[in-house]
Amino acid sequence: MATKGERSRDHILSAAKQIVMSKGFSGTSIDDILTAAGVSKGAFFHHFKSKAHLAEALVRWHAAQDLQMFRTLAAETEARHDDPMDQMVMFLERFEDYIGNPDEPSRGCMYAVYTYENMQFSEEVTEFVADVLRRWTAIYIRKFQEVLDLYEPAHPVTARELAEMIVAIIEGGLVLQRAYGNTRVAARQSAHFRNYLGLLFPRAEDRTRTAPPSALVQSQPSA
Amino acid sequence: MATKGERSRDHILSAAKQIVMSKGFSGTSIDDILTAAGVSKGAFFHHFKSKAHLAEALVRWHAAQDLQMFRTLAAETEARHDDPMDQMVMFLERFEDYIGNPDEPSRGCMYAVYTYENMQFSEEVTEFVADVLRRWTAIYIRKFQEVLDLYEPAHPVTARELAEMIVAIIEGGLVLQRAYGNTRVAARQSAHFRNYLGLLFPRAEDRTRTAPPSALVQSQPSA
DNA sequence: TTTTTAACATACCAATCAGTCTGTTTCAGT
DNA sequence: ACTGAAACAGACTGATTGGTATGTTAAAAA
Repeated sequence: MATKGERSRDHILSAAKQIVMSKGFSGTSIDDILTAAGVSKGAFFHHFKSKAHLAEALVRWHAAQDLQMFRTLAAETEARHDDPMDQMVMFLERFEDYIGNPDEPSRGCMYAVYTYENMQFSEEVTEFVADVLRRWTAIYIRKFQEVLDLYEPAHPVTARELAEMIVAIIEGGLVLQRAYGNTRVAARQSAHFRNYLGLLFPRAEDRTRTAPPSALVQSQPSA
Repeated sequence: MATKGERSRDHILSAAKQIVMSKGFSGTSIDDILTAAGVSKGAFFHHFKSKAHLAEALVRWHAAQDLQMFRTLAAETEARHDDPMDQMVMFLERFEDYIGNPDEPSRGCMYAVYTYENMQFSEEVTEFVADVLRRWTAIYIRKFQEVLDLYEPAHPVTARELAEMIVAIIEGGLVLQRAYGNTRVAARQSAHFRNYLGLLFPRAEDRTRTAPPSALVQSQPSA
């Protein structure tokens, strides 16, 4: 079990995340976080040397949860299907359930928050955020490459292009979703992207498919 | 000609825009703007009652430029082509030239900045930003509807879906572009979306097309 | 049990913040 | 030339900011 200190640190990070996702990083004062987390200034600065250190810890903490969820989802779809196209479709469906879940409204993407305030952060943090997005894209690239190795696309396309497209669609969908105040733009657009994939890989579409839609996701919003 | 006061106001707005696009709104202090614009505090508060008033004036000012550019581009492509599909393709190509122009590196979308800091702004401003994005989408919707009225899509799709998709792709592309530090993600993804359109409307693709690629854009980045 | 260190708590501080106040200059209308 | 208002300039202020200094408590190691 985690030590008391670790739990307390997580508690602060969790509160910080909520506020940062609603007010941005510069817009969030340390006092805001103290109030929300119900801890003292001493406690905060015991765990984080400065606001800049919090920034780094927060995004790393979030990325760890986020990538783990992502990989769990990927592993699960791979266990369920052999065909890479089936895996991809199921993955996207699951992700849509997750991101469109009205119970835990997705307030957008933390990486986007950091990206649009990147002058506030050290180069290290900025580079880390870019790296997470690259890693995220890389997972898609691998999967799309498997699809391309198996099926002929209806027009020439690279795995990277497709990976970047779905990532961009999700990121953009989250922006719109947040701007409009929580509709389901991101999930809808992901579904539309699946239709595009169907058109792009008609051979893969011809086969029968078994994709039981079910919601089974635990943790944080992402994107 | 604009009065001295108007020019000075524009000067402040222009400086504010640059800084806000690089540090975010909360991360931008009024003193930052004063220094960048080379004006005094008295001057600033003569033109803007408060920082909140600046926020509103800034986004309205930007939206005016932005939508005008957008509509000019639309009018131009409509003058050049009769077919709505040709118009759409040419429009996207021009927009790609514009947004991928390395001379005036596009630092992202101001509406996204506002959206990800929306708790800082009045409901009026938040609603305005949502409205601009809706208006922006609406222009695409009209055009895609014309395409759909003329050509049968290869799979069922609505004008709204397509409009939302290209807007999301651009928004998301700008996030990635900024995260990675100025590659040409947004333009590349827009081009990919054009390929998708080609697949979706094969009839429209069959005809010969004349789309002279040329750069001809004047003003601000957008998106 | 003692000792040491992690985990807090709180008063305080200098810097920065948005915003004000009191002027001065510029300029258009008469 | 005169007047009034718009367009500034700059010193000042109170509140908030990130951060520190000093102390206390809890818990693990000796």
